[in-house]
Amino acid sequence: MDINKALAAFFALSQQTRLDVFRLLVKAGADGLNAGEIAALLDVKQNTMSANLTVLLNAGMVRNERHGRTIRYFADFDAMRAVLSFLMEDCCGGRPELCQPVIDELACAC
Amino acid sequence: MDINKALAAFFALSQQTRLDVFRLLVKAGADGLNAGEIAALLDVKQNTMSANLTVLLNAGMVRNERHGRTIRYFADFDAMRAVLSFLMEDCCGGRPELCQPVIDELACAC
DNA sequence: ACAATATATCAATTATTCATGAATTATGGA
DNA sequence: TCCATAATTCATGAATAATTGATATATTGT
Repeated sequence: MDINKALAAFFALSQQTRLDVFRLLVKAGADGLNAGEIAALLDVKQNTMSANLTVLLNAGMVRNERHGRTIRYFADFDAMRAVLSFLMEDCCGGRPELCQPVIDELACAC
Repeated sequence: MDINKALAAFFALSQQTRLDVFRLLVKAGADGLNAGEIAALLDVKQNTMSANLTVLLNAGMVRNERHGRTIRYFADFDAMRAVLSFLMEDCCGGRPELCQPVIDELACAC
């Protein structure tokens, strides 16, 4: 992941609606959600939501698939991992002794 | 970490100069860097850098310490871990089977 | 107390982002 | 083909963010 991709990812996640959308899609997992459903669930106007979905899409944080006349959106888990790795990578550049605790304490809340 | 703290973190990291600063401080590790050094290294005007450092500071991504007339900045590794955990937490909310691969592949590049 | 250095704050300008109404494109069904 | 539905694109105005010169504050050394 280059720095511009990382910037786009952070930018996409730095706005309330878009972060809400991403979390919603993460929770929806492999099922995803239709654009219209997302707008309704978060009570955001349809075109506003479309613009925000486009930002997430361009940042690579979500994917989409057309099914008939609906378009289904999915969180991109690979992109999420890439963002986490990007910060990790920086972390490990100089000082492994600071890096390891971060990884160790990164518990999965499953 | 609540959503507002997460938004502030993502916002802070979503701008070129600030992401550069954060990476620089992560690499500098426990030694940190002085405000002036950071501005010089990244070739950014002193007051512009000061404003950007304040954004990172308010977001909790960096700490600072005054040493005489210089002010030394440090990456906050706890905050970094919190941001990573925040996304992990979402990940695990619904579907552990999607979450685990993300963690497994999150290799440390030490 | 004074001068020099390091950093932060202020005020103004410019640039970017956000939300929205209106128009457009794409698909499926009658 | 015509209509209805789902979603995107466009143009615009309002809000927010970024940069900068000028100024203020804090600290050290003389």
